[in-house]
Amino acid sequence: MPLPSRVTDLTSFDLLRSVAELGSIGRAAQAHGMSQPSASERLRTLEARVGVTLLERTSRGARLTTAGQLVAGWAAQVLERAADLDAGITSLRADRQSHLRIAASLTVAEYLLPAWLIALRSVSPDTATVLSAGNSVHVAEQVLAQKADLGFIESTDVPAGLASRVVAKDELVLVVAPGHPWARRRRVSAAKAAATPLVSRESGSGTRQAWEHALKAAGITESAGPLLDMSSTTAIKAAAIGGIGPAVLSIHTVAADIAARTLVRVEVADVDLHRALRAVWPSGRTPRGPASDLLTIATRSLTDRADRR
Amino acid sequence: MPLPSRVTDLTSFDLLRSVAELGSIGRAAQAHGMSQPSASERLRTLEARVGVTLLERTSRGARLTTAGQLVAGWAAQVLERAADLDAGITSLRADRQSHLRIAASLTVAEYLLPAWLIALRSVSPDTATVLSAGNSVHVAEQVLAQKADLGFIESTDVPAGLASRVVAKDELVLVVAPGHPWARRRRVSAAKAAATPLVSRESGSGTRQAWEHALKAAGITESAGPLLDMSSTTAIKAAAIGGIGPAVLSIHTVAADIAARTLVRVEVADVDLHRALRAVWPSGRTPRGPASDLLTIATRSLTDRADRR
DNA sequence: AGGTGCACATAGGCTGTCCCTATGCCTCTG
DNA sequence: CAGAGGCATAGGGACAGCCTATGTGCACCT
Repeated sequence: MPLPSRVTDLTSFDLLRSVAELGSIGRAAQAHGMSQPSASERLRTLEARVGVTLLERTSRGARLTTAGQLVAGWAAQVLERAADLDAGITSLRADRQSHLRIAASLTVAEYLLPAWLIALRSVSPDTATVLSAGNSVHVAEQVLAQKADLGFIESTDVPAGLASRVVAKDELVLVVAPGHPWARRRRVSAAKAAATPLVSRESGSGTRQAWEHALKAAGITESAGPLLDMSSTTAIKAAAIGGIGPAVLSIHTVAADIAARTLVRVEVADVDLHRALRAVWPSGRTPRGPASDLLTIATRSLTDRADRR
Repeated sequence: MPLPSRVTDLTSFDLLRSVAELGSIGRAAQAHGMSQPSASERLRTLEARVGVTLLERTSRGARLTTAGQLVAGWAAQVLERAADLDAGITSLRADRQSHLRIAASLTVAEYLLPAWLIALRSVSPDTATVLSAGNSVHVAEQVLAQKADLGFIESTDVPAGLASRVVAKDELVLVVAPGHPWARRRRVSAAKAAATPLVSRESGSGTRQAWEHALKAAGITESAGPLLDMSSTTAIKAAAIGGIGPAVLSIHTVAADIAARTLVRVEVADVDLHRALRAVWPSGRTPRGPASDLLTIATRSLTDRADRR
């Protein structure tokens, strides 16, 4: 289901934020490199789309109304995430030669790296980074071949030749749509979970390996093949929400859906689905320079209990 | 500082998400009500902006590349928040008569309500809601005058005539820019904090009242006037980050900035800055219908430890 | 009281983006 | 080998958004 067109253009909301900050439409326009009339009109059409007066215009500037404060606050959340997205995209471009090469598993790259990159930028603004994402085997290869300065993996055991440090905790959860039979029981046996085909990422992905590994540790040797192989976390979530079948995903991915009850978490009895996310580097070759900075930032996020939301 | 234009148009990212979900550009186009060539071109220009191939196009559909999965994942975060924003905006429009009238303080409306509204929509899709935001006095008035079916306040004491239930915890924090003298010490006495002019919301706001109330409880009777009155949380944050001066804000507001070290949290010795956020309704008139549903949803968010991010 | 400056609004004209229809090319399948 | 499904390309048209120039209202100062 597509996003309503009312919120697809972030420019106007960004402009509103600038007005809140600078106290006048003209100065906000200047900050965005546009003319004052353009900004004025944009804000006017934004108000029309929202259907409520957002600004109190006076001859000495502009202030937000109560509704304007709310919209600006909600928009700020979107804009923060958009800044993460932008930081991520920047790290994907491998055009210039960069000072810091990172290899990371998908879970780490998706949920933790953007914030780290933004923090890194405030420490050393001139560090250009390149990100190479793949499964844990890929990451290990890149780091060992010195094609990456620092790696991040989600596998339970550290590949030979690599030193590591835990930088975050993760937990896999089994989720189903609210209408699914398991949703009422909220608990299922390991054997039953293993025997049921799941919607999952393609084999070789860290999440899928961790799931199979955890089942094996619980004494389950045989498990059903996947119900459906999807190409991304997003697609898996959509399939699970649509009721195609149960899915196993990182808690990070589905926390919002569990809170909103679009997905229901089902406990898997006697299976430990916790796992550590680790930074890795070649043994005996301690990271230095930007890689060391990033490692510090990543480690810090584990100790800080100021969970970013 | 304006957001890079690379990420201001969410339509293309939403389209990418649909491709991941549906497995083909054509079907994604259909889901968005646009022609297949338009979608194809949008995705092509998106790839150009990102600078990396996102899709593997075959004659049997399209799949995301690894980079595409990452971008889709990051974009999903933005889109989730955009959905919150849209839900909030919808609740501000008072055009149609609605079944559920809510009055809420700014903190609650900004950080908790959108998610609740989305959850409510999945319970009873036809409930139209209207939100009226203001300080706790305003909320109490609205609820007592039966102009609102349910209210949410952030004040420590419940106004007379209202019954209440705690639905969330909040905590105020004192933050400064990293370059501020207090940033190194990370702790400051209550007297010193009170004697220093702060960047703050205008008087009458719940946050400012709570701060003054907490200082009084700690035995501080005299406090400095504000350094600067700003019109919105966003503006206060920007001023604090810019080094204008210390600010006191809800932990929700600044968690991301503390994690990214753009702001530094400073403990205030011997002052308790915790507070409860409460739902309120007229005594003896227990909420029913949609109001009861919303109350259930809001209460649930306190017990669930699946913190939405 | 009048003038001046500042900030936002309005008008008119232009550019560019985006979307649609029609069509072509490729590949897999029966 | 023919057909169907899926993506790419081409061309034309509509609309949104921006800029410059100018108008309007309010506050403050003399």
